Amino acid sequence: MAHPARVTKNVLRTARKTTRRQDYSSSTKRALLNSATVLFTDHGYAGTSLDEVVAAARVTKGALYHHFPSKLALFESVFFRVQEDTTHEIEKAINASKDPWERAQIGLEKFLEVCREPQFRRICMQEGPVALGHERWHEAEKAASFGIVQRTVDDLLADLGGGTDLNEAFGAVFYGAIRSASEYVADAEDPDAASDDVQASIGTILAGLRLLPAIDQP
Amino acid sequence: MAHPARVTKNVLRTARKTTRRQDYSSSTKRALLNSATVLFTDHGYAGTSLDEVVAAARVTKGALYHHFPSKLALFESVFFRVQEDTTHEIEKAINASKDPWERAQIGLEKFLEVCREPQFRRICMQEGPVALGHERWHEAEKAASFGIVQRTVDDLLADLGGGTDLNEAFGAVFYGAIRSASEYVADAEDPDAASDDVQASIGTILAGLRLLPAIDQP
DNA sequence: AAGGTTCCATACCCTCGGTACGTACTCTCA
DNA sequence: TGAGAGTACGTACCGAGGGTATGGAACCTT
Repeated sequence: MAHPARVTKNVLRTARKTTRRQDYSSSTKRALLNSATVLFTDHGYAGTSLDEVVAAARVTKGALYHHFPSKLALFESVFFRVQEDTTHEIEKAINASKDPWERAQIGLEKFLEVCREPQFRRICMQEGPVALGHERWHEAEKAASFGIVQRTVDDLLADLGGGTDLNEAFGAVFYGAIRSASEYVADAEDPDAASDDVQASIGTILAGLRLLPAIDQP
Repeated sequence: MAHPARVTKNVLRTARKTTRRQDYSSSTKRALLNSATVLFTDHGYAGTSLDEVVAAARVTKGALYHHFPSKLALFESVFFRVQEDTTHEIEKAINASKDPWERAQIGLEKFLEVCREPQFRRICMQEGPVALGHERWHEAEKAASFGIVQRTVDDLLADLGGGTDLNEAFGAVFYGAIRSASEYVADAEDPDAASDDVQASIGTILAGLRLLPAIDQP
């Protein structure tokens, strides 16, 4: 058996901050994360074996368990990486506007868009809750997409002059609505049309809220 | 090792339709379903081993694999049993009224209530999608709670004079909203207060919709 | 250059889903 | 009524896969 070919690395380097050894190390770690991301996306958490992951990364289990203490820890790293990327993408799009209603619309559109990429959908939305457990998942989401939704909803309610009593409930409701809507769009035969329909539906709901005299008055 | 004690059975019987052998058989099958329900609820699908299930039911794997072809099939049986019970419960509560808006309110309240029972929540809402796969789970939900929500939403939209173009999108949105709201209620420190908040939120949304001149007009 | 540390490969263990097969019990039907 | 067939299990085992123990080679430090 020949030694497995190492991941090659560009030799050109100037003003190094890390050693070659560390470069190789982080390179194999990246390779593991990448292959794990692909396999978790395609076959889910329980459906992918670590043997497949290390084979795809062209290393062995020794390497994997050197970088990650467990399969769950590997999944967590993948999860947080995907989540962070997606969250930043949405946040960036939202910040293009200052009007809360426009921000909500932009955010919704962007959310529906990123959910059509299977990575975020499968790893963060579907496998995440079960693999990490609902507790940990919800905690992680509070700092990510759920946090964005909650802040957006807070702004909308503030603009309507409503109090803060129902903010959390409204946040949960709208987060679930958007999540489910994303699944609906991603599963649709014509996702573009489905996306338009969903935006129209939620737009209608928001339009109805704007017609109300005030929220939170008993 | 002594022979494991059999599940005792009431001897009093009149006008039998089944043999004693069949009675014992269905009894062990019930025992397996019951212990599986408890264990799946507590530890999830992947977290429970079949050894635990058969030990709790005081039988062996031979018995289990006589009644169920696989672990997944066992889970499916548990899933559909819990789902059916819950669906009937909600449906029954809804049929107490004829007014679509009142039906929606009753259904929501009942849905929030059953989701506070861990069985339905864990098995049907959390583990179901991952264990059965999103495809099969969604298909099963269409004939169950999702179907109820969709029909309720259809009635609401019809009452508002809206067309049917957005009905599916609205259905997905409201189903997700209710699902997420249920999690919010079940996880809350004060579930009763959280339930009230959620009902107020969704009630507000519905009130807003009723103020709109008409849905579905471009 | 000697020792320590990092990085990783190899070989192994254990749990667990699933299978093969044996067996005791029950139900016909002669 | 007893012999054969079928049912309802129990028992023993297999293989896949997550995790561990160990060794060694490359690298860094001093």
